[in-house]
Amino acid sequence: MRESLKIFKALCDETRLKIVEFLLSGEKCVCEIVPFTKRTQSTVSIQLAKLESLGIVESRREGKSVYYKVSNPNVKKILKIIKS
Amino acid sequence: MRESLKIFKALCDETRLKIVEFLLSGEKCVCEIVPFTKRTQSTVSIQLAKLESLGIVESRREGKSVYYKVSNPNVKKILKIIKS
DNA sequence: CATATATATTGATGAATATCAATATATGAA
DNA sequence: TTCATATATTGATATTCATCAATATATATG
Repeated sequence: MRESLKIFKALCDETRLKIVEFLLSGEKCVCEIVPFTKRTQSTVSIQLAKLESLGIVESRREGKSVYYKVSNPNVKKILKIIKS
Repeated sequence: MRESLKIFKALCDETRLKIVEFLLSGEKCVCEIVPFTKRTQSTVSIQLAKLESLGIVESRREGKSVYYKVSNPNVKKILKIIKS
């Protein structure tokens, strides 16, 4: 799939967009993302996996927790443009 | 719906993304857009209506033809960023 | 090892949607 | 008005997908 289409497919869902915007303020653990999104843990986990498979975020495990952050530089630029 | 979500929902489909990218090179008539997308005329017409309702493109009629162009300045910027 | 906590996966379900063929509408020409 | 062309709408269908509850897996601790 094209890079551009990947980005738009990643951000076209409200839950995923909310997650990515949240992650723009820095790396976050799943246990922080879940209450922020007001979705169940399974839903958030699935959407995080989708974001990762589309190349938008990346994760690392630290003990029992998993941390996610935005890895795609274009996504950061795009969200900044829209806000301004 | 938020402006950002509107843009991503508009561009997350391959047919619509292709249409918008085509329109970046200038205003186009529906009869030009249809063969470019390789979709049926009804499909293209529906996706153009969706793009217009999301505030991405605008149209004008000239005789029997209808012309569409990108009206959202953020969309132009975003697509330019991704290409570079 | 047993237990607790964090995250991922599975299975089911309902809603959204992309597509096409067929039909309707609009406009211009004869 | 009649015909031809351009575009829009409708109805049907298949697929995708977001969500949740339940279960599984991974890690740390006692």
